[in-house]
Amino acid sequence: MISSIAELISDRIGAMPAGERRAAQTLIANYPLIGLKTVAEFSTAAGVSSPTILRFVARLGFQNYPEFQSALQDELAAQLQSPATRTLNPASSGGGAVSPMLEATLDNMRETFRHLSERQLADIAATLANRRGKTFLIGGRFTDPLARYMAAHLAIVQPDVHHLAGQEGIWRDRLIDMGKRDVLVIFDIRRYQDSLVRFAETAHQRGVHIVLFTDQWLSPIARFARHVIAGRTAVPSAWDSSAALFVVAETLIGAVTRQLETDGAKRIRELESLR
Amino acid sequence: MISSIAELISDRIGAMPAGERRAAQTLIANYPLIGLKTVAEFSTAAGVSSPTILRFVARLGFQNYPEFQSALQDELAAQLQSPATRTLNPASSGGGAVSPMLEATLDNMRETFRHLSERQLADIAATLANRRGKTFLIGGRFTDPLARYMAAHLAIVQPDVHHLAGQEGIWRDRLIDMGKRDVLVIFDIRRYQDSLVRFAETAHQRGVHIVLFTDQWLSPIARFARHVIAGRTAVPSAWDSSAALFVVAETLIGAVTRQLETDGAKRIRELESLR
DNA sequence: GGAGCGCTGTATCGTATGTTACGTATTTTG
DNA sequence: CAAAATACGTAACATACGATACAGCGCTCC
Repeated sequence: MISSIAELISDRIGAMPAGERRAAQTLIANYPLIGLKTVAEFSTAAGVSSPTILRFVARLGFQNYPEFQSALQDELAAQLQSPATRTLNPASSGGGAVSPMLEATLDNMRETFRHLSERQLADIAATLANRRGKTFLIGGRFTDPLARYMAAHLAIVQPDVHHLAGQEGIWRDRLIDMGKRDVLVIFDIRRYQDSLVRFAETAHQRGVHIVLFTDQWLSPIARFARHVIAGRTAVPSAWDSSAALFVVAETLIGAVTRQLETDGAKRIRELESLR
Repeated sequence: MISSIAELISDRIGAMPAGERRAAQTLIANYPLIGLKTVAEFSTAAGVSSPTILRFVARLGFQNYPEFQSALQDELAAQLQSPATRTLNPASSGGGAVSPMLEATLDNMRETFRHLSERQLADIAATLANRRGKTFLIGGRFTDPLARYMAAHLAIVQPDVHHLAGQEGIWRDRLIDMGKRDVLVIFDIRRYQDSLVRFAETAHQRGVHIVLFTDQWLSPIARFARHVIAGRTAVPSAWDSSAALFVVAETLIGAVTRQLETDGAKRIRELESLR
């Protein structure tokens, strides 16, 4: 059963020509407000012509544009009157595999943050924002993208941020650059990688400050780490989810940026002017 | 300070003549939808004449009726886009900068999936699971790690998955390998990168099936994309959040894996034995 | 390679909508 | 109580909006 226009659209979007699909996509992206504006505004927002918009609403089964707008307004009215339905059933029909996946991910995040005090996060952020040493980031097979993501942001607000990539031999050699004032951020979830464990151990012996992102079962690297972030990873899927760790990483990125605000802002402006 | 039109009205309703007051009351009662309808509808609903409605909006300080409607729409847009402000619960320990960040992220995910039907996701998963062609993934400055993350997983359950890395020239040359049966997954959020747009355009001209991960303002690449995933990115931070897109990516990875279950499982076993 | 079909944009048209002028009703004030 | 001012609605007007006809273009299928 189709209750909302959004569902109606996603139901038929597959059978639409390119232009009308663009209209559908921009409507979904700015749902439903763009549909309450005039045809001209809608069309320019979608990058198509007005007739395409009209053909689009005609394909949805509406006689004319005003009728379509009335439907949107009625829907909005219902939504505004009962805010409960907003947070309720995000994926409507339920049955499929989407909703449980999303629900599990949201739960993971809440759980992850529940076990993570603000104090901890602030400490880690302060460590990362410490400008006296260098920052290195590295990840495992599936988590290396998280290390890259964090490195890409941190490198903008402060100097001396390095992502360790490539073959094991390459980053092992970088150990020579690491000392007591440096920070090493490691991402490692099951199945834990021996190469990373060995790497962490040597770094630890050199006095490097290790920040570990891992799962709730804790990578063996936790023994060497000064800070451990244990994220929930279980989802109804063949794979583990790194989403919770991703959000923690983003939170830390934000916190570090805020701490370095003055210096960071200057750097950002400088970088902007370099482009 | 007056932030909403509703406040503005209740502020001046005392100084209004009877007819305009009726207009004000019916607008408050059906706020704000009646104000988005035509003057005629508004007037009959309020039991007054059209000019009274116009005088009413003029008294509120608007030059004309459309301007008044635009203001209402902007207000609505702000309300819809940040459900956080609606459900604001002071109970959440407040203070630190962690909680709002998490809350915003969770909202972003719910909103993102609310605009994403199972049908769409299933379509995209089917596209990605289609074994007849190759799969290419690429991302922008901050989103490339997402492309890597997805590529790392997809490459395990099926052959011919390539992440496009390095300098622009390098992946431009890979265009020669792309054809009608191939899929190109692009991650592009603000600020959109010209190089990616150009790349997408040429790929589109070659008939490549493009799947776009972008933010709610839609990268210009949306024009060339067969499938568009618009994720919410706004968080109380100096940076945009890619977390919602990350979760969508994980969901798709799971869905593709499920579709390729039989073949995929065989591949996974083979890969395990290779380690 | 050619013919047919479907999609899309340009230009034009009719109309519904917001706007304004004006006359009447109602209230207010001296 | 009278006179003026304010408020309100009717009706005519102009604009801008949605609708439509048509031509160009690309794509698919013989």
